[in-house]
Amino acid sequence: MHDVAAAAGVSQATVSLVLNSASGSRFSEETRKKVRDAVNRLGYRTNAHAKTLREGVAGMIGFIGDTVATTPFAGAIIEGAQQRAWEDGLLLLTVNTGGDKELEAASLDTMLSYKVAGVVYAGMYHRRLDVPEALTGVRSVVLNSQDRAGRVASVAPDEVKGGYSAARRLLDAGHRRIALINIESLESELPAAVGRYEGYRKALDEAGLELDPDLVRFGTGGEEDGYKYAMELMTSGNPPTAIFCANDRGAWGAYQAVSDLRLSIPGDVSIVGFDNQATLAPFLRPGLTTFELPFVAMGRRAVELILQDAEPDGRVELMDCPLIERNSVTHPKEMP
Amino acid sequence: MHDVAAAAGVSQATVSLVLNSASGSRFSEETRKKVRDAVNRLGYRTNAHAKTLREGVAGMIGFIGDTVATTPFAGAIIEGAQQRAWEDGLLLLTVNTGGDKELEAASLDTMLSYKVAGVVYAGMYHRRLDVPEALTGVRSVVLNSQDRAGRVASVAPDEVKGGYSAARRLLDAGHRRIALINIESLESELPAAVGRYEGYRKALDEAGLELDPDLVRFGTGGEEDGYKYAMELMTSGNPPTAIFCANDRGAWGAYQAVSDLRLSIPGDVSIVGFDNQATLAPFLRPGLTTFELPFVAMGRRAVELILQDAEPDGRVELMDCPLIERNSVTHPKEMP
DNA sequence: TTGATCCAGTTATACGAATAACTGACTAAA
DNA sequence: TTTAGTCAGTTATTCGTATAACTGGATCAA
Repeated sequence: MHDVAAAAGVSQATVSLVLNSASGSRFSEETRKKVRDAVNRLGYRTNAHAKTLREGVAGMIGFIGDTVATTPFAGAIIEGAQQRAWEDGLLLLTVNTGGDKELEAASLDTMLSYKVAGVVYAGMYHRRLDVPEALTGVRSVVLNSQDRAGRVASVAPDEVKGGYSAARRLLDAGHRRIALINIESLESELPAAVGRYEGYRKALDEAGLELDPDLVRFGTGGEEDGYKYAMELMTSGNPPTAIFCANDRGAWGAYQAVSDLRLSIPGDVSIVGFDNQATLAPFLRPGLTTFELPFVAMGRRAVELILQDAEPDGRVELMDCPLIERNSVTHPKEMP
Repeated sequence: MHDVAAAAGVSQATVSLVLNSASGSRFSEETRKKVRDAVNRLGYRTNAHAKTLREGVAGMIGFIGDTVATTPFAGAIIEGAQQRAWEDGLLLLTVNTGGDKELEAASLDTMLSYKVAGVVYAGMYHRRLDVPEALTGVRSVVLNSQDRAGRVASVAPDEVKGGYSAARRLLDAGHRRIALINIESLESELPAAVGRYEGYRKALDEAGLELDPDLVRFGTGGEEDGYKYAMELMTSGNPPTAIFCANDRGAWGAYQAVSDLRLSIPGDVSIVGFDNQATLAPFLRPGLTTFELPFVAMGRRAVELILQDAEPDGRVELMDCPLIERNSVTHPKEMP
């Protein structure tokens, strides 16, 4: 900047003031042109560190994830966060800890030494987690999870509404016997499992249907369980006309079971998934109707909470999982 | 740091020298203890910007990708880069441009204003690309792609060797009629397609086998083509005993075709894939024997080239794709 | 004519750390 | 006793930017 000032024949302060044009038309057009020309001629680029040193806060946001980057379907969460940050000219300083608490603490420390404007603390799957202590005093947001202590603002998918909408989609198509192949036993308190189940029950209840325990199964979330339970359900005396699989991998297993039974989807049984797994759901035959986890939107929202003026409180913000309509749902056979 | 110095009753310079302990045992143990105590008491954390301002280079590496973060199987590339960077205490400043050249230029500019130690320029798939001009003068490495101009060092998968190893794996199992379902027509100059094909031919040639053009098909890389070509191949008068699918998605299609034909894998036909797509290959029945793109290793290596003392030259460094053995390969039926 | 106000800049300083160069006290060799 | 050398720190300066406070001249209202 000194060089620019020298080249333009003005003082360093003038260059700074012209470039940041804060003081409106304080300088003559002539002077401003001289400065701009010198800047271009020298290819001057401001030193962000000097600026930060002066201003106290960097144009960067820290992003800490356990394994977000390697979780196939969650990379989008970084994408969303970065997009939103860039809209305000900020960059993302990212770290994947892989769950290593020591690395987490150390890298967080380094981030703070870089005076990041805030920290996004992302979980690879929706759960209740404990936020590292070092985050107190720093503006931060928990992403795709919830702060167990309820102190830090959190952004997570609305699992209940997702489960509700899934069941609702099938009810609206005319189904009355709707099975659920859930992700995991409810004892785990996995919000995805608990929430989607709750939404499913709510939708059935609203439709005046009794919950049939025979139609609800709990697996591990793997496709083997999807296969096993779909097989059981479809070979039982009173099979369902539709299955809501609480994750796409389970749905894949269900597809295989239905195929092995020489039945067709959606002719013999409608299937709704959850997750909209990009490498799976669109490629199944028929394409799987499912719900998308709003990774991009959540990433955006988390950064937005950091950028906003007001200090965010410990609220949990739940975001809608949009329905991705494909071809695995139709009316049940009995329906006219 | 001034506060620490005041609390410890020494000068700021002393604090700095003690903390960086560069000058060995220059200070008495007593003084050093005073300083350490004050640091702990005040929770002092160094200001990275002041340090960078003084030293000229930040402890950060820029990572620019077109869509790496959203490409499901390539998130690992960031993971690898970040791991290696952290081993030297550096953080990654990441940006996904989504192919937007304007965003790319602007964010690169911001990165440079942060005095990054170097820039990793990653492509989402292996291709020849043009490096942005702004990178000249900055230490940089092209990752998962190659600099068309050959000026910037590049790290990419060894496609030829990969194709060779795949064909070799089948030859070693005793196969002599080995089909290839390639990713794309060769006109595209896609290194993955060209290279894997070349390796395939080389292996056949070494084994003294003539290349049968009927056994080589070129598709789009989608599973529909895998299905279509596998169906054609297996229903022809002289079907292959093994198929090398140059990508896992194609292999998936082939699986479906084989299943529809009431044939079994690997009993009736062995299949080898490529990519080791995490959400697919392990979950197929039987598990798909395939080759892994060394994303983590490549990410690590790219950062290593940036960190090493010597300025990297424009060489292309090709990295091995390891064989992931599962259950889709066995001896051909004719073999004893 | 005088004081107030505006104009178009400049000067001086702070941000926080690293380090070259210095200091004053003590020790050891000649 | 002088001189050189070590020890344990301190002083002063640098990095690049933003901005508060200032300056000297012109304009304007009373």
